Amino acid sequence: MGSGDLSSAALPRGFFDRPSHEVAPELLGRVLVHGPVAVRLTEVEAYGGPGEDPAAHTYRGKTPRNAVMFGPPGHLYVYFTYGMHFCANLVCLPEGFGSAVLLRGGEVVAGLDEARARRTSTGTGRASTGSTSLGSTSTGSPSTGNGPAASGRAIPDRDLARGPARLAVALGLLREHNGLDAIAGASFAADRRLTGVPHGAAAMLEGLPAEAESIRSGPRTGISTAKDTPWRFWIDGDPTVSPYRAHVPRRRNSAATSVGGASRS
DNA sequence: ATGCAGATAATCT
DNA sequence: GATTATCTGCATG
Repeated sequence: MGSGDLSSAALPRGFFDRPSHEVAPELLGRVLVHGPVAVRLTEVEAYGGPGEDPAAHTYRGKTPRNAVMFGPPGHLYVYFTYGMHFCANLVCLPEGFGSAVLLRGGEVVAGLDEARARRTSTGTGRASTGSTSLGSTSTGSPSTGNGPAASGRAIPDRDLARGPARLAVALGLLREHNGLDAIAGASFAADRRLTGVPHGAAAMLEGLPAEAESIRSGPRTGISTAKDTPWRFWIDGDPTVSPYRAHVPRRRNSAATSVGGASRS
């Protein structure tokens, strides 16, 4: 562990024992390892505690889902949303305080093939939208030969972990990893670099922190409240940062409206 | 390049 | 029963 280009030192637990909006910008450029895959973080969002942040899962107190956020810092909070996606956070502040940093985007720096396979296969993240049965018969694929044609088009490397749900898929983080300690696993990586982290363990490495000049901040993505709190942080110009999207209220299914008759156009 | 609609289930009121 | 810290495919310019 002496002189490596890639810094493999582990972040100490105390790094996360601070308010999430202080931790978030300092996470940029750092590396999260889970099994064979490692991601260099380029975009994150901070979420505060009960009563102080209407957009946070902990705003209304502790529940079975967000219990991990009230636990000790440095652990992963993984939650399921939109019926099909997982998102990963890193818990901040000591036990009893519920806050975390959502990991929104990053660059895959190790385990590229594994990450691509996870994004391509229909495991949890990607759902092939039907149309599989028909079509393939006859004529076959035009540009065949030896390309990766089988599953349609290839995913660009920059998109492997761009977006919170994509990042979780690339790292192989699922419901069962909720509560996983990202500090304990770091001892493996400190000795063996990116390849030494056992499958099922996680490691948060120092990496090469982003320079302060390249860090930008702005409102968080996809939330309906606290739109003016600039707790989204990203590395300016990095291609793996997801595009900002304002919250768009989903139009309810007209069939569910029931009585009342007030039909809004 | 940008925009919309659909999918799908846990969580909370 | 409504909402959600989202992604993808297909549509248009």
